[in-house]
Amino acid sequence: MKNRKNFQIYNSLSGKKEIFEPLNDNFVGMYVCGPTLYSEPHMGNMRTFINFDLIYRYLLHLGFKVKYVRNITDAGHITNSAGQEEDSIGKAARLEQMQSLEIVYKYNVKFQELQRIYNLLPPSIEPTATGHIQEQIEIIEQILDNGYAYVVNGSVYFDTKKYMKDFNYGILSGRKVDELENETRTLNAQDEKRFFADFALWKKANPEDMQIWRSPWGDGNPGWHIECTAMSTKYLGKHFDIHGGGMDLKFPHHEDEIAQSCGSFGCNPAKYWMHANMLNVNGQKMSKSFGNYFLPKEIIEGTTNLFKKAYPANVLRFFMMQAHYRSTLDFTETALDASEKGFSRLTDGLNLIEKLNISESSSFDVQSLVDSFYAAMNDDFNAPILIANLFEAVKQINLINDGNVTISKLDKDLLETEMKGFIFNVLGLEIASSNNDSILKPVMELVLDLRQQARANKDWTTSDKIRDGLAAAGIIVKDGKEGSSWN
RNA sequence: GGUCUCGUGGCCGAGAGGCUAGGCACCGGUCUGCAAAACCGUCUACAGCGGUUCGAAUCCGCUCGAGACCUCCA
Repeated sequence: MKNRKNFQIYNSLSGKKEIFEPLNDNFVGMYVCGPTLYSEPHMGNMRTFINFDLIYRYLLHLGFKVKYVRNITDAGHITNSAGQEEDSIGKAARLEQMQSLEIVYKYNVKFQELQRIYNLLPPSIEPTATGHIQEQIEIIEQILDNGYAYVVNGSVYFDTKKYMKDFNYGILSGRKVDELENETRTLNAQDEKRFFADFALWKKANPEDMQIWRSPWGDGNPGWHIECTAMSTKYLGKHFDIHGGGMDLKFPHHEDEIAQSCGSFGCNPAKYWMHANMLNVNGQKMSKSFGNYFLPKEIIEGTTNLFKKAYPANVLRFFMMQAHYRSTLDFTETALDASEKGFSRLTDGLNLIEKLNISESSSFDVQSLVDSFYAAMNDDFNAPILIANLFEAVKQINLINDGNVTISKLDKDLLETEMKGFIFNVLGLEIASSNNDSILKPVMELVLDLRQQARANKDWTTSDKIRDGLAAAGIIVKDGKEGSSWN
């Protein structure tokens, strides 16, 4: 597997890039925290899933057998720092006058549709929290047995102080608990917890709760963090390769997952922890609470007033791939326009490669160009560098086309295969073949034929009238050496 | 208030002690009836001020600015 040479992943646990060595030979187990479906995921949410889709795709491209688990949160009692319980799904359900699972189903249908539109590969499995209540209870029991949790009034809390005697709480986020106490802004209503840093594993039911489950501690709901521990363990085992999620989940969610796994099985669930960075709008994180968000569908339909026009999903994907997954990315109209043009340059180059003239030998080093594709992605999935290298390939293709550079048959085949592999399979960009509208196509052929006749007769008035008329209808005619094309 | 991250050319973004990505825009050219498109070429930036070094955008310090987390969050 020469292409896996020096394949490195940035591990949030160590804060360094590490050579990637799977636990089991050629197999990779990857768990990514999915969405809470109380509303439609926004573009920022999608960025994380698109980034992990890139990671999944590249692992597959390198020949790994990957089991990719991404959960759907459809249950869970959440307690904020003020001690107030919030059930966002239940809240949405009451607002929309639906059952909780109806809400989740409704938004899951939309989420699945978005995944298709944005060309995300389906994970191996998308388990739901509500489908794994029993597993969650069993892990809580195990944590209780090990002495790292306690029961109060029908609720179960993780005993952080006890845990800290044996393990390092804060190993991932770098937080020190004694500092945390001072940092926490509000400390009221900590009634049931023994210690402010303790978190709920199981919450006693409230009368207004829409979803309630039975447990050894009475009717209630699982805590937010325990579902991921239960589902990752069930499908990937107690210790697996990669655990991913958005940067904002690092603390407390991922930190608490580690505590739960250590507290029940004695080991950190994942060897590599990966965190994708946020999508920004005007320098600020896109989020529901800031209200600066837009929906992934709005932008491809052009119905958000943030942008003048619609952008295809491909362009958005390409735009996001031009930034590294660990960097924040600013969403602006000019940046999107730049990506759209750049993307069409890339696709034009790719379409041109098939028509290239073959020479006896190549006048440039095709193999090292191809190697640079792998080198980029092997360096912690550096898609921006990959794209830069693909543009270098496009430049060579254009030079070949102009007759300034030569390529051999063998090299042409290599370059074509690898470019297609990286653009389609790794970056997940689908290149829509234009001119495929079944009704429009023959009409356009006729119109362009008439215009060509006019041009041949130097009847510029007619030919320009056709061109301007089509332009008004949104169809751009391009006059090339080998006839005219349109889109 | 605490912890952390980041400030790169007109814009978006990589890089991370010497080899100074890439895209878009601009400008020049080729092509073209004209235009558009396409293609080729040009364009040397790293917040400020100090320091370390033969050499710093990259390391250290300070200042200014932005953001994230500490609450649900992708």
